Amino acid sequence: MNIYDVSKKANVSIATVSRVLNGNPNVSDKTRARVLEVMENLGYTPNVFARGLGLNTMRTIGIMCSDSSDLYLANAIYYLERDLRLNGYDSILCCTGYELETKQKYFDLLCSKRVDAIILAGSKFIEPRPKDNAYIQSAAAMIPIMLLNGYLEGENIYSTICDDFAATYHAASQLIRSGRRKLLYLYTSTSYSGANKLKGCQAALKDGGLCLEPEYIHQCRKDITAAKELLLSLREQGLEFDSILASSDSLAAGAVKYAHAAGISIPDELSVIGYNNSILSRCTDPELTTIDSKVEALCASTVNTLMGVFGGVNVPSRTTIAADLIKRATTNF
Amino acid sequence: MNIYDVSKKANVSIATVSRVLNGNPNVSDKTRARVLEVMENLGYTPNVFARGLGLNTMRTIGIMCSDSSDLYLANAIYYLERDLRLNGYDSILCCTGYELETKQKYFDLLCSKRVDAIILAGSKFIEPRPKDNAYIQSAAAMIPIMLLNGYLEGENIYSTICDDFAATYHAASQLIRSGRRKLLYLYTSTSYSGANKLKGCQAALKDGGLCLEPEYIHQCRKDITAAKELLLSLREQGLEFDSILASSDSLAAGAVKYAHAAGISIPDELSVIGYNNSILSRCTDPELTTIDSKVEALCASTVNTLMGVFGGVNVPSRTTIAADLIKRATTNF
DNA sequence: TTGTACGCGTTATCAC
DNA sequence: GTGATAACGCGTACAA
Repeated sequence: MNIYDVSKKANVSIATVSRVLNGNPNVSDKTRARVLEVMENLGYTPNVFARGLGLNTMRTIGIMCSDSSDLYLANAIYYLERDLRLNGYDSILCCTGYELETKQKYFDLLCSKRVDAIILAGSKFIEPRPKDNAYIQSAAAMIPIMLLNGYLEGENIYSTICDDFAATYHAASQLIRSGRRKLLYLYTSTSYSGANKLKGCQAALKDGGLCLEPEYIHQCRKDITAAKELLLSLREQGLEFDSILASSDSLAAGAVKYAHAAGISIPDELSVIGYNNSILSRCTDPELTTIDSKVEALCASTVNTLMGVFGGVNVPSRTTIAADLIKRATTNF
Repeated sequence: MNIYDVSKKANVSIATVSRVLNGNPNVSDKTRARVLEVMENLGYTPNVFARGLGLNTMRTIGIMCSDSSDLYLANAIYYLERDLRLNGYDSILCCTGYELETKQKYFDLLCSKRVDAIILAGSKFIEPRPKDNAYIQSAAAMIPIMLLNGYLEGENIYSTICDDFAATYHAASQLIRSGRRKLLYLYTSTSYSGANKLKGCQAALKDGGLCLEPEYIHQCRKDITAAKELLLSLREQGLEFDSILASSDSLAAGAVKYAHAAGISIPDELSVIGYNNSILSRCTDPELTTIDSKVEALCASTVNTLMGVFGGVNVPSRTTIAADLIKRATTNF
């Protein structure tokens, strides 16, 4: 069943069938109706492979992420897929894990599949050493590369990022304003995004006349129990803190558990602020005050920019979106 | 850059290049080496569209789910994508929402994209009225349809399901054995999976000489706060219960919050069991005893079965996987 | 408004 | 072991 079968049954040429198929106006209403009817009767569906071969595109975008079951990325993927589909594009998902070698391998694989663009979702794709990002930059010569919450300089590379610096700056400032003096900063990742979060926190303390001493900055696996254990051991070591700013809701949830285990009252004795406004922030008791990193807006902007690129519009290579502080019950403001 | 360019540079025909490309043994080592070298030099990559046109496949599987950001489905998608890729297949993701019309539309869309199979992830795709599932059955004439946690009779349709009946039967039995007498059942969905969960619970009570009265069965939105509110109102209405079996961790997390709000101690005065062993079960305080529905195994089995179908192996049309009861801190056993 | 003919880059079937 | 050539099904100049 192909375009020839339709053309025969409808007594027209395949060119006319093709025109009807692609909404070309240069077809008489009568002919169009006849062709459409034949298509309907035959249950004809154009072959996407043949079309892809001719047009050299299958309207498909590759979405790469380290782990699609991660709460943040799962949301990102949902919004990206939805917005891409709204624009008539399919999404090929590709979960890479965290190893550079695997990421490169899958990136090349996706390129060889002739996707129309690649979206790198999450801040885990940009390596500290520039040469480790070269593969991305060279691929950008062929197709647009979109970074969701990551930044990389380069022609045909577009970044949409949450203003993590401003977000943690604001959150930490609020903590200080509410009377907190001994802030503990908890983080997992040292990515571009992770670094900005820390900087924002440091800047806020500095502007508040305080200082974020190294012993108040701790890296921790993105795991509730790990965070809880870490805090318990810090407390045991005699470290005193009255507020915790965490780089993810997981860590913040661990902080709430820590407080519970140690008999510390939240928010009276301890304030906690999470990051991402994920489901976890509604799961703890009390519920987490958290920074909403605006995934949906981030994804919408990414897809918008991409469509702009496809359409030849002059789009910005870098878009920043402001976060929101969602006030719930782990802070006294 | 195509197969002709390579053939010219290597002084062979395109047929030979194609043979090298596809690992056909009927090529002399010398020729093979020469062709491979030319490919390397030219940086040649075969065109997947042309290959797709010839073979009528692009080794791509459509994965449909109602909402990829749902905790359970996000995990399922992760495992499915991983296992499919291990077998050399790409995954096209398609989130449909919950409307039948949209599901049908996207299903047809995916079919028209000539995917090699469609995996329906989650129990939300099978409708109560048989005629509403006809579109799935008719598509099965073309490509295999895989149901992950759903069941539908039909040629070329394969189901992999968690034994929800046995799971809730066992969980409820344990509650009874631990001395609970007034069990409250909380659920969200009336899907195939949802119905089995309820039945298992009912059967356990019956076999324990008890009965699950209608006022002890409540439907609730899959939302922590909604569950908490519902339970508070039930309590206010005078309903007495000493244990809660929930069809999801969300509802169970709501139950924990309810207990906290009402000053009820868990597990002394109230036992709670969730479902799915999701991140939520580790987020509450105390942590949830929950049923592990074995998503990873479910996904592995689904992909295995599918590969069997592709390979012409005689595979079962229905595979059932046993769940596990993960004992944590919301039960006294 | 409609039709013809060719190109897209493979794979597969022959013949040698 | 290798080569010539016909599919595969569509889009699209160009001609009519």
